[in-house]
Amino acid sequence: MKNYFFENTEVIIGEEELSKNIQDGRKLNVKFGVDPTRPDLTFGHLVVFNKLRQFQDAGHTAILLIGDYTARIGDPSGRSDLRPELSESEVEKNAETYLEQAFKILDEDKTVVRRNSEWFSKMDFADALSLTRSMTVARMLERDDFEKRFKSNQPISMVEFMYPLIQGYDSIVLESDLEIGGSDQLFNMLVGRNLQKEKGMNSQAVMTLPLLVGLDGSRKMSKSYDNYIAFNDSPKDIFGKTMSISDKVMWDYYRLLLLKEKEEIESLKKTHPMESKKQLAKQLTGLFYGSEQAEKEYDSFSEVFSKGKDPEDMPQFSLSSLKIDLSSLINVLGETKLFESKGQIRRMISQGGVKLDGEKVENADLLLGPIGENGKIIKAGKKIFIRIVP
RNA sequence: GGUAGGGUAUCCAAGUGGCUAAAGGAUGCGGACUGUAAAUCCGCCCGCUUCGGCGUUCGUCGGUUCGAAUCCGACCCCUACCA
Repeated sequence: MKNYFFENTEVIIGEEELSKNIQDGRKLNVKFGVDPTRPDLTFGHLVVFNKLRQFQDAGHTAILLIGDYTARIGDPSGRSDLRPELSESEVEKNAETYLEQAFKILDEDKTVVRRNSEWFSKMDFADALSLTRSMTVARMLERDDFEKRFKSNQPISMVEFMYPLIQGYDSIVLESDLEIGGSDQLFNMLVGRNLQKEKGMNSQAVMTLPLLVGLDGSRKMSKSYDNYIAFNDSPKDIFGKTMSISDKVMWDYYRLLLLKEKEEIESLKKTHPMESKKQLAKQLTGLFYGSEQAEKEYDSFSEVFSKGKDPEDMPQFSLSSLKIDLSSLINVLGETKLFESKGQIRRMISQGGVKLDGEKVENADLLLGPIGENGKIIKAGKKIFIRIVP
């Protein structure tokens, strides 16, 4: 019998025992750890949350572990440098917004939230040292990114070596039966499995889920690559960003984010790719903002980008409230803070990327003269629309 | 602790006294073509600017020099080998 828990997964360690447990109707502790180092969850996380939700819906216990204690160490996975240390309050703030976002997908009533400061803040140095006993340097170097960094003479800090152990220790405390995570977490999760075994506990199964490809179409979706869609993005952004993904990765989004079956995807492939993508964008927007809002974004997108009309709502700036001496275009745009620098604005203008009420602007110092009731609409590049009112 | 190599812009990386705001990639941005896709082509890519310029940058601080990313000194950090 095909087990839908195993759909969309990459690697499953301890699969046999896991299926048996599931079939026997045992209630499992399913652990997923997040690192509140940054305030936003991305659609990369959504892949894992979806899986967690599946387990929840089947009656298992979802344990959402907030790595508040470890957030300040920084997970080295796939990174070549250390993260800056965060303050306690920053971490806690991130954790709060994390939960708020996570419950857009997870069933709050069926989720156990734990923080690893609960146990690590009570641990003393001797305990920590004894934890390190169970790991060897050679085994640690098996981990792919450590090995790469080691071989290419990149620094690896000791504290990074601790990370997998810490994460593994969480699994002991939580008595987790299954840990799920992105495929870059495989090593860390396996350490947890081994630590449990050493303690004489049932060792957790480990399930990795594919990493979602980001908006650039090549690297994994991540805040640090700035190629992400966040849970907290506006409906417009979720829709727009989804539309900017390449055709090739669209099907992964369907499969991993919307959990579409193969057959359905195959049939979608027969329709025009842009229409399929609009549907994808609509459903993803709907997931977070409801179908009505999604419908609105769909229509708005079609109007603005397919038919070239101006969007209905856009950021609005009042000329009189901006702190500028001279109402030249460059000053006004600079004051909106939507651009990196005035140099960038000048560049855009000189390259013909800025339009005022539909007319290409040639001169950055153009005065925006008296503005009527309806205001003036400025379009910069493909995506930025601004309304200027008196 | 010793010896050797290294630290350059968002990232990778060239540059060993003036022609250097600093080659070349990559990412990103704008334009053309499109479907805000991909591919391709063109342009831009430290900040400010009254477009004349001005200011800041090559690990940090100090020095030599008319002039320093480049030379000297001290310090900080990374890597390798030895201990």
